[in-house]
Amino acid sequence: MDYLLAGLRAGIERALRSAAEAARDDLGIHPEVPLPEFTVEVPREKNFGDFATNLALMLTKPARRSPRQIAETLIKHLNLQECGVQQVTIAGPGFINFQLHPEWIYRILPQVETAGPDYGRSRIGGSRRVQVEFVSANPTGLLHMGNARGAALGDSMASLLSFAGFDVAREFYVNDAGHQIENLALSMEARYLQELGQAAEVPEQGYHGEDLIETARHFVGRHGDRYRDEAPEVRREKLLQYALDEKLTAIRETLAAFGVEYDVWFSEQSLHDSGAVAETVDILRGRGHILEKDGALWLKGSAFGAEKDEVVVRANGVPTYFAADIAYHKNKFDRGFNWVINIWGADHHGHVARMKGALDALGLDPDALDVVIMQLVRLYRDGEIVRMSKRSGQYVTLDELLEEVGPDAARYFFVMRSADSHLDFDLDLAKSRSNENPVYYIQYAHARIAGIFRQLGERGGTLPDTATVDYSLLQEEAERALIRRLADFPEEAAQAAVDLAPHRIAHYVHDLAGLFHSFYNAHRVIGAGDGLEQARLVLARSTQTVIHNCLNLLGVTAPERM
RNA sequence: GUCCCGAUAGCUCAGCUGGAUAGAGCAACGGACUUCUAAUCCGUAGGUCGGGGGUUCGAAUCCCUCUCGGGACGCCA
Repeated sequence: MDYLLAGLRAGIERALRSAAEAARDDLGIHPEVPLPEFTVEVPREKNFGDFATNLALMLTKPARRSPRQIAETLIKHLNLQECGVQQVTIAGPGFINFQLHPEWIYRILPQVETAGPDYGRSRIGGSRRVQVEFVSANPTGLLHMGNARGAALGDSMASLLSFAGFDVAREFYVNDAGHQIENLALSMEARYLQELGQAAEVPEQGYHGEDLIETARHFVGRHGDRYRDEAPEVRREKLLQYALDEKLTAIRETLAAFGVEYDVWFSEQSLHDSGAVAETVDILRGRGHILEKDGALWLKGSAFGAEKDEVVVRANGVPTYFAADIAYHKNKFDRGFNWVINIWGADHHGHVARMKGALDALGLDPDALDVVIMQLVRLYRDGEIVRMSKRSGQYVTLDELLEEVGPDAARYFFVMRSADSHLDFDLDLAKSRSNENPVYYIQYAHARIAGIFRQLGERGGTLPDTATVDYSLLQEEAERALIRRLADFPEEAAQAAVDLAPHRIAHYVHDLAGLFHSFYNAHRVIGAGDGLEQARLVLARSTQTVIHNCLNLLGVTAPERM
């Protein structure tokens, strides 16, 4: 679909480019010198017109004359016949401003109506395959706020990318191998024996959360004391498998309740079992990036532009998490993804350079991997920070959050800030049904529109045929502002996708909802008079469509009534 | 010590691939409900964009430096 705004912008850009070429002689620009990059953007200030370009400013250096002079010359060569431009002016230091015919915005609503749920969709992804890996929490406990933020961000990014025409897969990497898993087994064993009335201690490095007590209880319910006198290895293995299964199921269910579904759950252990980890180390060795020291195998720091070397296989022969992770990322590219996105907590940022370096060392393109580092979440309740510590088991879980504030508010709050900004999550605000809560503000706009259509139906009215409506009746400032903003959505969505920035959509839809509320407050829809009522009904429906599409991308529901 | 993220209105944050007079929400203050939902709207007030240098026609945005927060620097994951 060719969107109106993008089409107009592209048209003006083309016209400017050819004008600049045609003006080379007049401007004294050497034919060999390439034209500079310039922008055609929507100016912040409305009376600067619908579009503005900095082309004249960018040409000051090659043309060696004043920007306003250049602008005048450019305008002489400018052919804007196809662009719907009414007026061109030079302003400020040398910007060229374009004023379109005021009627242009009336072509927007039919576009929204035609596309409906697909309005805003684009093909910039060109079906390139992209994988988004996120949350990937250890199955050793419940999901916490960091996981929750990662879930909301990752899922929305994936939705945005898909909306932008990428072929997207959501993946959860299951850390079912390594030390933490041994600790889980030992912790489970302790809880199991405790449950059977025996004295046992959860190891200091183990998991002290209450949830494991419950898991042990469930285990006893299923297997009784059958494993009390079993050999410890057998007992631990059995307990571990049980706990992993229960934990993963719980994680899956919690995420589903949060609106997040994965395409692939990828087991770390499977990389060890299949020999992929060993094979990856062999490849690195073959490429000369491995050295042996103190009985361990190291990835040379020089392989990833670092001073330090990193252990990949310990002296005891056990590969490190890093080794498995390299194998995992190699596997991702082996599966044919062109773009691999990971969402990691700030505490993992030190890992980024190593991972990219390892890809480089494998002969893979490190730039095909993007690691989004998200900053920490701080929870506030009653104006106080809620202290959290996973080790002691003292932390607010995602389940509790969903219980307390619901999935909609939670999803919105987690994506309304950019990933690299610390997030202060105010629990009281998130669950307050008040004007302070941005989620309700947006949902309310959607519900209000639904209310209009309910009312319309009760009066026996019907939605107008979009082809017969006279949109030019929408002359009010509030109407025009609203329509104009609807035209922005396709570009907002595309930009948010390539920037991996769902918060842009959160801001956009909040702004859009505000414009609707202003309109709604100032003007009647039903009973506005024949033609005007028809036009406003379509305006309302288009607005509802875009709000709905945005909320959909953010994983927030769009209620019909509140 | 090295590296990463942040510092913008009273608070929480947008804006950051350089553009024209720096924005939003909340909080504050003053108004608007016989109306399609007042979970709303309208208005007022609020700023040395952490400090200092630099780059240029132009800097919140790029570079250097300093200060202050948070995080990372393990044969943990």
